[in-house]
Amino acid sequence: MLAIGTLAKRTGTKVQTIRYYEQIGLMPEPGRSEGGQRRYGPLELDRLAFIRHSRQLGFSLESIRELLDLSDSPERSCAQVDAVAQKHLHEVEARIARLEALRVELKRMIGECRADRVANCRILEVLRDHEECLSDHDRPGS
Amino acid sequence: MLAIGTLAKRTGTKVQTIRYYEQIGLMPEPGRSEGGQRRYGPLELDRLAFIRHSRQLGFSLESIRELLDLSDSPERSCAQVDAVAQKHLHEVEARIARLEALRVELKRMIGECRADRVANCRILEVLRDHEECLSDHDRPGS
DNA sequence: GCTTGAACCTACAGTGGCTGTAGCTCGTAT
DNA sequence: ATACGAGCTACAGCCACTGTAGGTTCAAGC
Repeated sequence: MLAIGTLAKRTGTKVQTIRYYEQIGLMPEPGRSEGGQRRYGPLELDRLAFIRHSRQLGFSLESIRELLDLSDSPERSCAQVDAVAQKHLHEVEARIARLEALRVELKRMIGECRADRVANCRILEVLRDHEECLSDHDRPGS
Repeated sequence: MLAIGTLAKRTGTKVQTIRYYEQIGLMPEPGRSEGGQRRYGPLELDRLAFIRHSRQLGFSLESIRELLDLSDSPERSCAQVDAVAQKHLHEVEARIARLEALRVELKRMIGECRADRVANCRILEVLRDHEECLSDHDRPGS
C-alpha cells in the first residue's frame, strides 16, 4: 500500500494533482489508513500511469475519461478508441498548422524591422495597422 | 462616439472581453453617456485594434501591456520591442516542436493498431505501458 | 409622447488543468 | 517523547475569456 507521495513520485505527478483527479472522479476514492491518510494499491498505480501518459500525449481529461471507460469493456470494438485518438491527432495537426502560420507572420514582422527607435519600429506598425497583416480574419469576403 | 457594441463589431471583439480588458487595466476607463453607458473615441478604437491584432499573433496580455507601454515612448530604442517579439517567436517555435513530437507519436500509435476489439487494442496498450512510449515520462509538461 | 425591444449595465460563476497557501493532523525515526 | 516530514481539508489563483441573472438605458417606430 502506497502513500500518496509515493504514488506521486512513481508516476511523476504532484500530490495535489492526484487529489484533484480524485475530486473530479477520474481517480477512485482510495482506502484510508487508520489516521485517515490515502493508501493506494497497484490498480490505482496503473490507472494513474495511464492518465499521466495520456496527458503527456496531449489528451484532455475528458478524452482520458472516455478511454478509461472503453478499456473497461474489453469485448467492445476498438473503433471508438481509434476515433478518440484520431480526433486528437487532427486537433494536434490543426494546432500545428495555426502555430506555423503564426510563426511565419512573426518572423516576417521581426525581419522587417530595421529601425532603432520605437517611433519607427516596424513591429509596432504592423501591430497597429491591420492592413499590413497577411491574415484575413476580418477582410471583406473572407 | 461609439457604444461598446459598435466597438466590439469594429474590432471583432466580444463586448464582455472589452469590459474585461478595462477591468484588468489594459483598456482605459472610457467616458460615459448620461445614462452611464460607455462611449468610445478613435484612440480607444486604435488601442483595442492593437490589442486584438497582437492577440491574433498569440501575444499574451502581459506582453501586449508591455508593447503598449513601449509604444507610448517613441524616443526609446526599439530593442525592447524586438526582444518581446523574439521571445514570443521562440515560444511559438518551442510549442510547434513539442506538438510535432506529439503528432509523430500519436500517428505511430494509431498506425500500429490492427485489432478490432478493445482487449487487443494497441492504442490502449501503448497508453497503459510506459515502456512502449518513446518520450521521457517525467519531463515538465506542456 | 409612448412603447417596444435590443443593447447596455453590474456582479459573479464557470471553463481546463492544475498549482499554491494556510492551518491543521498523522506517521515514523530517533 | 519529540521532532519533523508528509499528509489532511478548504479555498484562492492562474490565463483569457465566456456565460448568466436581473436590472437599466437608448433609439426607432407609431
